[in-house]
Amino acid sequence: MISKAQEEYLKTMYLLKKQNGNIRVTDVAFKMNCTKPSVNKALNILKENGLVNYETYGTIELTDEGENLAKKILEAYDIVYLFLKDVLNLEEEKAKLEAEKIKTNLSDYTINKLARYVHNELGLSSLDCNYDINNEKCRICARRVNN
Amino acid sequence: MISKAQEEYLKTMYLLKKQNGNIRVTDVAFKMNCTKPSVNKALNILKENGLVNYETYGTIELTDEGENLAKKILEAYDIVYLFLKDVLNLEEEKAKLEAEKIKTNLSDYTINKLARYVHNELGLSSLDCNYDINNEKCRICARRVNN
DNA sequence: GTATAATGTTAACCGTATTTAACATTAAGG
DNA sequence: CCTTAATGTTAAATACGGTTAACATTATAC
Repeated sequence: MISKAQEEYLKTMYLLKKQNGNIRVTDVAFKMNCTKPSVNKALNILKENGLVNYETYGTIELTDEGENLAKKILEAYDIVYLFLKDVLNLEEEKAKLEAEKIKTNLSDYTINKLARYVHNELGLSSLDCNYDINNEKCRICARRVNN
Repeated sequence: MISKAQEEYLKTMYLLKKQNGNIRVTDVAFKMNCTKPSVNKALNILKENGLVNYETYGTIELTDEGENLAKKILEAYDIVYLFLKDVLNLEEEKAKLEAEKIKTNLSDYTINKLARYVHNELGLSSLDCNYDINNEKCRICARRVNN
């Protein structure tokens, strides 16, 4: 099990890959507002845990396991974000900030409960919504559809 | 600003004072499942931050500032707990555990929003409920009543 | 009142997550 | 190509939260 700090690095790498097509130490550091050596250390820890493939000075890729974990982390983020924004009616930026703070803390069980609650509250009979979060579909729903 | 870890110590001390009438290193350590030296360190940090009064081998008391902060931390806990237990219908023990994880993360603004939402959902027209949480009234309401 | 048990403190250490400074490698432009 | 700029890596240092082991103080019991 990796720490929450490392999960953050993993999540950021996943998003960068999707956004830019590649993962660079400099970009991760910029996004996470930290230094390159911090990213480098994270990289080694994530590699040791089989979550990324990478060799020194080489390209960085998430393994399947790493990608799945990143998705799970992001799902938790999505559902908390939706709750804050559309149930509590927090302003978008505030909702993003607050969701950031909570995400990796809640158990899967609770996130699931919250997902169901939010989707219900928003009048979506199943978990099959079309919510747009940071230009992506709600990952909870995306998962549902894929399963 | 003290860290979340230190806020936990403060919160525990506040509760012990209320419960036992005094605050002892051993009791804090027991409640927080840590060692006495950890409590001792926290004590010094809290003292430096003006949140507790204490001299070596002396009695421990929260300052007014410390007490106010402890109350604020507990209010956040209460409201998240109520939400998890009675809105999401999490089992009591699970709700406690999960509330523990979130509490110090959310901003005052969000906690307030959540408080209003929860009280509304539970059919309480104002924030004047009689919720019983760990043998105490909901601290959000208690505050309201006192104001 | 003194021996002993309980409690509290200190010092030295560990692990994690950071940083800065220096260095190595790779990429890009002329 | 080869120089230089950008990028990536390493090593050493700092900060924080915690531990164990040893010690000091206080409280309790006889």
